[in-house]
Amino acid sequence: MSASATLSDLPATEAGAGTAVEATPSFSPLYRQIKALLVRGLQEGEWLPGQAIPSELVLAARFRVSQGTVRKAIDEMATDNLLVRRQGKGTFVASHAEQATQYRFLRLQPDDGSATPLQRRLLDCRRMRAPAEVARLLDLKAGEPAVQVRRLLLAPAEAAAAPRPVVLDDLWLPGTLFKGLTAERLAAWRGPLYRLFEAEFAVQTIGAEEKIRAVAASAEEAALLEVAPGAPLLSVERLTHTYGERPVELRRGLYHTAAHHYRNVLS
Amino acid sequence: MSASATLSDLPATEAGAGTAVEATPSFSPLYRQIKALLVRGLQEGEWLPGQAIPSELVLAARFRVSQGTVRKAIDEMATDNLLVRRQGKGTFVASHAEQATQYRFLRLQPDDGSATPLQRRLLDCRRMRAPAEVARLLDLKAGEPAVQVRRLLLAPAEAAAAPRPVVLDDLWLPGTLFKGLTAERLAAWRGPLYRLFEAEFAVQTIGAEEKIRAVAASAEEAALLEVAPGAPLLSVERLTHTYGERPVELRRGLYHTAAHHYRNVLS
DNA sequence: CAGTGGTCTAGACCACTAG
DNA sequence: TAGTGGTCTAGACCACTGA
Repeated sequence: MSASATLSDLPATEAGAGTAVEATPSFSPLYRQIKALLVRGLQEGEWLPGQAIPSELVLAARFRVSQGTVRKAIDEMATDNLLVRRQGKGTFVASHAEQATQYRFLRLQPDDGSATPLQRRLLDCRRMRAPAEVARLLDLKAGEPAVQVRRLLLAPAEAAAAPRPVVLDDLWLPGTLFKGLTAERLAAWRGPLYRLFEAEFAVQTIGAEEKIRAVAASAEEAALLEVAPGAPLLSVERLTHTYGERPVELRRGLYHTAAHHYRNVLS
Repeated sequence: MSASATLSDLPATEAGAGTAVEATPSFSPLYRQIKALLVRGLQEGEWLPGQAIPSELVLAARFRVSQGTVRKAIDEMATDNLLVRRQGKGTFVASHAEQATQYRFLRLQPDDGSATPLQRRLLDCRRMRAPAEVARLLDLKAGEPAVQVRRLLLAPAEAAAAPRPVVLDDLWLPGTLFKGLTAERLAAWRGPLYRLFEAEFAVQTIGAEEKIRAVAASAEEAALLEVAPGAPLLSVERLTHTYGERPVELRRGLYHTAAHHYRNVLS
């Protein structure tokens, strides 16, 4: 309903099979155009995470296509993790802010199968002008404002022992996207960071790309992670993006992999 | 045709929608059963990599279902990288033995975007009884025969310099699957290992799971990779499997990540 | 019960490939 | 031209959800 203004600008489509669609320079099938329109709706916040989008029949009527065509568009978006289908209930905008204990993109696992969640400890949060390298990766102009965050993730304590640090994260965020983000706000937040992004700043993280290396711990890093200086650490540089591949976060994690490993599935 | 004996044992299916299918304890839709039958055909070598499977209409007739149902089964197998569709030509069994320069599962990339392929150098190849840990992971009985291979991958030389080692791989293969594998045969082989597996031993690698760590180079490893002892290296333990999650290779790679990185895409 | 997504069918035309 | 996969439609029934 509120969408019709935006979404009804689909090229007129007569009934019949193999419908030719003009106005698109590079031909793409109807269901892909519908997918594109739906993605645009998500980008523009027409439907928010967790909310239901209109039913397949309603969308089919709106776009003047068959239910099967809408279905194929939604199918692709579901496999893209943009939508979630729930039989009998509807189709919902994927929210990556649910799985309470789950870290969204963290592939680190304990060597024993235990599933005890990691604790967070905020070390630093400050606004600054983005360094050249950071600005380049985040698609910012040189000197634009950025937020830098440093934090630790710790494995819960055994018995009376102190929790052991496992991950040291350094984050840079575009300052314009995260306007009201302060150390106090961060410290008060309980839950995954990406949930904060979505709930407070309407920044939805869709995917990421990581570059992984083995590095030797510097003196400072070693102290924070409680390892010997020069100890081997996993360096994970992550560029997180939202709809349309727009980068929204640069994160450099140092993982202590003595009792954990990074798990990856290839196909 | 040669398949009918194997594949025609699909439960009889009357025309009509929402066909109920018995004989399956946990209900699964028709297209999944057809997918399972097709996968079984692949496992049994009914159609070999690179060959075409029967057309959708032929399969639909054989299974007594509509073309659309077969199509959905094939669609899933295509996204699983088991089949490859080519419009106008047919549907083919995926062969992971093609991309000449491409290493099948190697996610390592040069930091500059250069695409120069790595050179291989075989260090060792011997038959032995599988160590307990290897046997466990490869699903072998203790003491069953195994093949162990050690090799280097090297970045091509700049100018007159010698090529620089980048990856040290240790592999264990089930001896029963790789009967005629000898050092001579390996040394003579030009091309990716996984292509050898497929061409000579009918072992098709479908997927893999990796556990990644940062480790310090031992004296021996350091010498082979031409780094200082104790230098940080990426340890990648890969368990490769064929159809039905059956493990066929255990590989432990040590990556020197000074000028390369492991790239991963998350979603 | 009505409404939703999930499966299945039957048949049409399009786009591509190859003889 | 015939055969293949690719797209689209229209309509049926099933399985699940919640009032």
